[in-house]
Amino acid sequence: MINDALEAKTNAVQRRERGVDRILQILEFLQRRGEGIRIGALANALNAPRSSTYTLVNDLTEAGLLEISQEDSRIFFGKRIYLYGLSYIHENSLAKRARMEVDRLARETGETSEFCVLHNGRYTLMHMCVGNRPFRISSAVGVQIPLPWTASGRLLLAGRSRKEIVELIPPEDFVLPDGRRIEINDFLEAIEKARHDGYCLTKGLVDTVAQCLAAPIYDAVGLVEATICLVLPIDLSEGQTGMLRDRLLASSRALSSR
Amino acid sequence: MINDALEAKTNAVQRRERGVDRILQILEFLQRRGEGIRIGALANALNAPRSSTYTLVNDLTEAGLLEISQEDSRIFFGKRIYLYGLSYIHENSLAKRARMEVDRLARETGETSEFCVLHNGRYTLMHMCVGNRPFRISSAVGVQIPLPWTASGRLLLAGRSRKEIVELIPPEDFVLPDGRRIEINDFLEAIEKARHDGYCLTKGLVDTVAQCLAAPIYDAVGLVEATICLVLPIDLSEGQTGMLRDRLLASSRALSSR
DNA sequence: GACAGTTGTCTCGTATATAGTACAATTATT
DNA sequence: AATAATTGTACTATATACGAGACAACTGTC
Repeated sequence: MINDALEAKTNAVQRRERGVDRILQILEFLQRRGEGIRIGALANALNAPRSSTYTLVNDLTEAGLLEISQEDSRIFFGKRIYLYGLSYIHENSLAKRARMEVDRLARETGETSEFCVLHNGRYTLMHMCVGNRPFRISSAVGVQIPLPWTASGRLLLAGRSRKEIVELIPPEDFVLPDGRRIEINDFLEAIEKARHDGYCLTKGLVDTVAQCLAAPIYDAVGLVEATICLVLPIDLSEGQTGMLRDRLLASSRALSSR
Repeated sequence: MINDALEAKTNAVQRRERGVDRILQILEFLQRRGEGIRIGALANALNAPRSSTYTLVNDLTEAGLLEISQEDSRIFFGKRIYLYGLSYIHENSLAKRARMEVDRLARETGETSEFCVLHNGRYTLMHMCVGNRPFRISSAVGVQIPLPWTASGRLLLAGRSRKEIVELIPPEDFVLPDGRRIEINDFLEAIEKARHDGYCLTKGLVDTVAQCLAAPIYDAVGLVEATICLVLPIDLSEGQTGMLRDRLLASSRALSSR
């Protein structure tokens, strides 16, 4: 046992890895870490050889995807990758349409509307257009929220098996910020209902004074690939929510394939 | 001549290229193009072999940096690269501080403020916080504007030789949207003045009813690596602009490396 | 002031990723 | 319907990018 470990440590000839894969690892690691890291530490963290890590990071830096802080030589994402990101939101065929639709929705209804996707097992806010209510939602583009906390989360999971869902969501994601616990069975039922209804309404989950009205965006094969969603004050009349729902569903249909 | 060309075409054994470099080419090409492209066309455009282009694009797609439209199989930037981009603006050591400072500046002065860098020979708007004036500037994060059109452009070029500047800026960039032409010599003088003053004020260039007040952010070796800038209505009093300038310069100093 | 740890650069042999080619399946074009 | 062009996948050989290791220049630590 101990011998194996030692042997593994000394003799281990590291599998040769493509630069391409290493780059993807670097970028992903850098995001997950959430702050700059020096090259040596990066190589350790990925247990990649220092030599090739240097060349790759230098290449990426030269290309502008990474930047190295001059004072403490930590690595960060660079300008260029930011601009590529903006290209996603402006040009990606789905994102572009969704963004325009969300802006229109917010303009017409006056309510905060959002475009969300499933990313890394969480609800992820990709675009938001704030409404003109005096009360403001404290959300920001890029935030990632546990699926059970959101209406969109229920739709994004629609059609998946119980097993898949349970595997995808870490247990702690069933506990709301204020400590309340969401029962898995209730959650699964809500997903089923959302799937059947073609939309989902949740009240006072993340924020106790807000309700969320979400609708699916279906891809070409009929799966929910994203959602649009309205963030509303909790005290609207039946009639008001009904009208908003119809308006939202119109957008949902406009964005879905055929 | 013709023979050479023919021979080059038939016999040319393409230099083997690293996947890493190819990826950088792909991303850059995709942004410059500004819309989706199919893999075959991409390989042509880069004159890269189809086979390796396929593997690379597939790798990037699997990683989430690219997405392939299901209906017409065109390639776009993917979600993941958007989130990486957001990491730049939130975590990159300069961008993070600049962003916070710009927000503070806008809050305190009530004026629209911006964080800009030099990218691909153009002024590039990286972050903006709109003020509370009734009149709104129609600018958006990511826009790239010819350097001569902006106050920030003058500062970003400060310290460079005439030769460098002329080479960097394409001739058409000296013509404003409304047809007015900026004389190179006036421009060079303005750069020199900006460098000397440590800030730059331009009136009515891109927009005839706006003036821009820009200040440099110096890097560790004393070069202007970015600027912050206020977008103001053109009819402010001397006293008002003076106060705003002082406030702006305080931010500029706070962001610069000693 | 000696010692350990880290950083950035370089050189070298070999495992392997890339260019090339081929092929069936689509899609466009005539 | 026949022809042409394109797409996506698979298969090899060989040019080369990667891992390993060595080195000097710093940086901190006791």
